[in-house]
Amino acid sequence: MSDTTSASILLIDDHPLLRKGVKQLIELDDELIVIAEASNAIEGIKAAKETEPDLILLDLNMPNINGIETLKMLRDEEVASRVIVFTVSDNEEDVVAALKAGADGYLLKDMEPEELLESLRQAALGKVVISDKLTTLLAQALQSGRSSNKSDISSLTPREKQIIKLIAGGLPNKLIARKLNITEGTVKVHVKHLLKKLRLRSRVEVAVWAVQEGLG
Amino acid sequence: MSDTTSASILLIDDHPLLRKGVKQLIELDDELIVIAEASNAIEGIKAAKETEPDLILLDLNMPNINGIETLKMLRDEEVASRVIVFTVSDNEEDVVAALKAGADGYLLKDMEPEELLESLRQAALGKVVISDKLTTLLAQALQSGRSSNKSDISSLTPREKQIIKLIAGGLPNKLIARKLNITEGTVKVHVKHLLKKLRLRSRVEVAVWAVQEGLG
DNA sequence: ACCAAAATACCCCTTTATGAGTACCTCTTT
DNA sequence: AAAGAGGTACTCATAAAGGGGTATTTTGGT
Repeated sequence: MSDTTSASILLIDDHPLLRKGVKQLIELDDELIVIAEASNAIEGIKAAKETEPDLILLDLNMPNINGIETLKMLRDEEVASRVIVFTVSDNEEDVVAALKAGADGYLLKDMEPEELLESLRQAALGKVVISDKLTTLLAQALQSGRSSNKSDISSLTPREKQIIKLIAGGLPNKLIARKLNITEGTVKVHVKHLLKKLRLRSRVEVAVWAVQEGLG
Repeated sequence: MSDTTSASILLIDDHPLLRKGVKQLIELDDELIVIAEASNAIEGIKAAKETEPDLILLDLNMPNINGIETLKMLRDEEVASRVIVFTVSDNEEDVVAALKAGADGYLLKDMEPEELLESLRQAALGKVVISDKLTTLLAQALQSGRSSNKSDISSLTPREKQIIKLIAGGLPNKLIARKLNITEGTVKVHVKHLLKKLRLRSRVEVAVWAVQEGLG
């Protein structure tokens, strides 16, 4: 079984030796493969756009453009890859900033190799992975501060909220269009916009989110 | 606005005069169009498979094969159209039998024309439409008897339940495949089966149902 | 009158999802 | 041994969804 292709990974880190080590580690795992490397933000973004990896392992401490900025630039460039921040910093501000900027994971470089591989496998499956060491820290940050990383319904237009409820009702775009008396193409535009605003990846995620949020 | 195509309707009724009247009524409405007619079950099923209408208006009292049987045959033939039973019978058994057999609506022939059109428009949008007269009757039937019309999780295999939870987690088939270490094709097979068993029309409906059911 | 946001509609294209069919393998039950 | 259920893996096909872009119209506020 399993001829599913393995998850492709792009490494962005300014330390060649560390890249080499991580690459060797990763390639011990059949489910993971390093398809590109970069030593700075510019190269990294270029490589990300060219190779469209499943995952991007991103260092925070890089010269010129740091990891958070790189992350934002990747998002601006509409790179669809999941971005896992991989750094030595267990500083709360860094963690929170990375997650607020849309990181899909935050792993520390002092992890056990086997744990790192497991985390990457989980990340490739869509899970947000955070080093165990950071969970307590994160919980506190969320308690004290505003959550704010949650998808925010307030940024949505009335039409978008309306369409979310219909998606949560299970309706396909065609029926939403009929119901609202607009074309399917227009519905798609609204869906596209709301997916981006909510940082969600599909209408299924929208539906689940809406139901859990008590809409619909 | 609204160049969305109108909802197509197939009429199945053994009374030519009634078909004629209904057709004339329906064609007063821009959003609805009669694309085929049939005077018995066999013709009706044939027409349904050929024209794949959005809605099928189905009479219950027909010679040889009655409406309920016709409905079951339509389901067996994998006709995707929404089937609205349209009859004079306000008998509780008929209503319950029709809905248990998978009818998407149950309308009485003595409805006001304008109400009928409105009901058909709603049905085309995916709503289950029931004549107002029947709601009380239905409520009683549901209280006394078993609900049973609800999608039943007990008919699912363990693998299917597992996949439902993953769908409710927002995962696309590809990630589900990786997580379960099977091919995407196999995931699709499971999804296909579970959609049929649960009488749902898309993975979005599955996700919503699962979340509301407390799964995932 | 002007501006900006929202809504509409369309183009292009790629990726996902769904539906139907066949096939093979492994268990369990009869 | 035969039959059935469940799981896996294909094929081929169509439908739906998603992401990029441009452009027009509507609407509310200054």
